[in-house]
Amino acid sequence: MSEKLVLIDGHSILNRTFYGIPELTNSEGIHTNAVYGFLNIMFKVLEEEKADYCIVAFDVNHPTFRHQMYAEYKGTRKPMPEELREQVPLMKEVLKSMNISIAELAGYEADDILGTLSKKGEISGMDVAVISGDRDLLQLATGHVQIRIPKTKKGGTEVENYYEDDVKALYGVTPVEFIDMKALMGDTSDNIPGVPGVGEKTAAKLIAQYGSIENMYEHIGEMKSGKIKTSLEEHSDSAKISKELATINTEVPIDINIKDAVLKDMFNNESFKLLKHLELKSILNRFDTADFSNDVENEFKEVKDLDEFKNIIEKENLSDNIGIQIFSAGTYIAAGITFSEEKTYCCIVEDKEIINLMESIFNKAKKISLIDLKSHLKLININDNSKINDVSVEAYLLNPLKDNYQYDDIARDYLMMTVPSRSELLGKEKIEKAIECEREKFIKMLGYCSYISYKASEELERQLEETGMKKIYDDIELPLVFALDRMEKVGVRVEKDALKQYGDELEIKIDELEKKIYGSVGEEFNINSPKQLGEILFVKMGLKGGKKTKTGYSTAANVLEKLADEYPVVSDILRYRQLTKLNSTYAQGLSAYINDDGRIHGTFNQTITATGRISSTEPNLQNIPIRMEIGKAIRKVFVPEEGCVFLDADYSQIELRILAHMSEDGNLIEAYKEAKDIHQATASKVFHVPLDKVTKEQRSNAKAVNFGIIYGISSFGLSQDLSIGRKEAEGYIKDYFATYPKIKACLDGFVSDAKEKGYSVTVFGRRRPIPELKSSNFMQRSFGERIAMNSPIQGTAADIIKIAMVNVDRRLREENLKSRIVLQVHDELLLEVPEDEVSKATEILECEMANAAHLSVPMDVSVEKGKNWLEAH
DNA sequence: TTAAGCTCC
DNA sequence: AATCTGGAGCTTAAT
Repeated sequence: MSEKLVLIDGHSILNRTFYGIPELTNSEGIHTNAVYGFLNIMFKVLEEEKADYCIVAFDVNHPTFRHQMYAEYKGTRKPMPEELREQVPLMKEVLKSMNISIAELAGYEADDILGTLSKKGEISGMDVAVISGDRDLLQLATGHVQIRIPKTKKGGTEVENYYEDDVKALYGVTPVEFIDMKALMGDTSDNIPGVPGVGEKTAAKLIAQYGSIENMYEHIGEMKSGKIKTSLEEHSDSAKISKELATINTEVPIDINIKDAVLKDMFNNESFKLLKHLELKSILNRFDTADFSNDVENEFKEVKDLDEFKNIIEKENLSDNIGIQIFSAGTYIAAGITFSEEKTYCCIVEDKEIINLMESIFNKAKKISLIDLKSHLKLININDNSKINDVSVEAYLLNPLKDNYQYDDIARDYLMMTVPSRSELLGKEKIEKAIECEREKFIKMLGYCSYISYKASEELERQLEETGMKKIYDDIELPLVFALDRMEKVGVRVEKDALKQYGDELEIKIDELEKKIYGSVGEEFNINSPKQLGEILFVKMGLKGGKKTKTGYSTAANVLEKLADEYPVVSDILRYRQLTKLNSTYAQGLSAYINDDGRIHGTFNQTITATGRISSTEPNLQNIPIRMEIGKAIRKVFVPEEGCVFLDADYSQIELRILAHMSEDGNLIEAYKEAKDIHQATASKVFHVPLDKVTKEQRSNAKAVNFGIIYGISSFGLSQDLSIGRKEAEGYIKDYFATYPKIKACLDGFVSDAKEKGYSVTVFGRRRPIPELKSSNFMQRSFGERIAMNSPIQGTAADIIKIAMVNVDRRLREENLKSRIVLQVHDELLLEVPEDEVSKATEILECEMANAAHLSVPMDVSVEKGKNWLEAH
């Protein structure tokens, strides 16, 4: 059997896949969709062809040389979008790492190189497959050269294949004649002028008849007169130039020996690392991961005996940085500890004594680096201290956009190291099972945790210094880990029986509504299915309110609300939705989280949000209903311990106050200093009416504008929000900025600063990268601009409440109070307070919250007391 | 796993 | 010429 050579048109395939595959980036924001698509096509073809050799050809510059004159002349060539441009060198890097040959030569197009190489290959007796998205290459087809054109369709790629005979069958001309045919037709995308009036049909007919352009012109006298003949005569120069442009040069002086392009060792350590960095997971599946991804030479020593572990530790010097990791699973406790580059020890025991040992290390060591301090605080009992590097939290500060801060992520991002991830080592196995069945791999994982923490902490600290965020870490984030841990441990009391009763009442109402809706509609269906509901409402019942989503009709509340007045069943459906939501998410959902102690111990996540806010999960205690009457009743089941009350403290319009501060807008600052109703004051200025003449509607409109400003709203968004015309909304915004000119300047400044730096910054120096600002896509870029306007404000608010939490928590403990923070809801703190501590705790809340930062406007704090959360808020 | 929907600040 | 409010988490249906 002949050897097989696969030639790939690099730019053409990248271009195809770039437009065929939705945006894809790694967590650093590097675009990877075209590279991803290219690799998938390449692997598919190499497998199908059982290829022996592979060469990828690139143009040295793009757009292409051969057509450059025309491109410049006509100026029709669109520039390559940045998102694609950056993938070209990346693609080459990936190919190089896989030992795949790249062919490029200044002054020649990829087409020409492909033509030259396919001819060479055929002459030396190979079968050749040329992969391109470009039909021009059909001229290269022969009996041994197959042109393959991949099409990205949903459900994978399909490939059109052309040998010489296939070209004849499709176009009725030979591949060589195909050049002439194309020259006559012209091709605007390739800037081949062609002959006006000649399309595919005419060109095919003419070339089938005459064989070539030259022969056709020799016999043009015999042609019967008509439009075509006239045009051919008038544009003979163009036809000849077109042929030159359309002809692929198969004599490029490129110095490549095809035999050197033999496929070998594609799946190696280097390519693994690169693809892992690009986070192309499905491509990584082609690698046998056990063999790669290991940059660490040293081994982690397992110490079987706890006493021996103790002995080793005692001999070590604790006056330097050490790495630590502790896991607890079932009856096992596993600890890893790193003292130096060479010394990492792991110990798995069922003896709680190891906890005491680890606690003593925390007390003695000069500096401790670990991953996820808060999870460690669940296992060991140590006092707040400032000598801990929680590398996850540090990495979060340095780039809050990532979704993981595990050891392998840290190793990759801060040490340029590739280590096997937890899932690569243990798959989905639970730790307990892994300890029993995959002990060696578990030890490895444990060792990496402590080793990587140890090794990365210096670089993380250095970068925190460099970016000016060291203070945020030391003064806010690190102390906050301890405060959040205490909140989670304290939990919040929820009355299980009352919650159950609430749920039962909901279910009765839901059943009634369900029957009523089925009655109105005339059939039973799943009301919770937007698809079925859309069909029923907009097809069966013929309600107006057209298509919205790709999948069908939108049945979102804002759509249905417009129809609710006209169709009673629609308002029943909205009500049904509301009640089922309350039942499933809150009544049923929360009840599952109530612990034996009668309390919910949720999780407060510190490394999730892009802006610096904390988030709440399992369950989410930051989205308990409050707006709707029926919903807010759920807050009655959140109650304090016997003998205690709730104190609920919240900031008033903190984000707007931050904007006043950051913009230094005199009008807004003055309004706040005089403790005015800010929405009323805004309405008065924007609508040019005296303060006491502001109507309710004007105030509420002004309120919507105030909120909109913070979110980077557009006139369209505001018009939707207020159900007014676009022009009108535009007028509001214009008037607003005229009233507060410095706010406009401030927001514009946020955007231009972020564009320049690539990130936005809060008052305290917290950063949030905004890669969207660089996008060539208008929508993406606009999104980036809105983020740039909002992030400094939202982020500063997050900084402030975090500072308040740390300080409130510290004072409660320092002053030996039993009061504790139980919840945080972004601008609100809920405290459980013994009756006799109410006045003291109130004072602490007011003081620490109001003084968490010193802005040019006061930070109003209101503290309320109640026997349940509803009453206290 | 994703889309659609809803809850909060 | 387009576009069209920032930040989260959970449940359900459907693939």
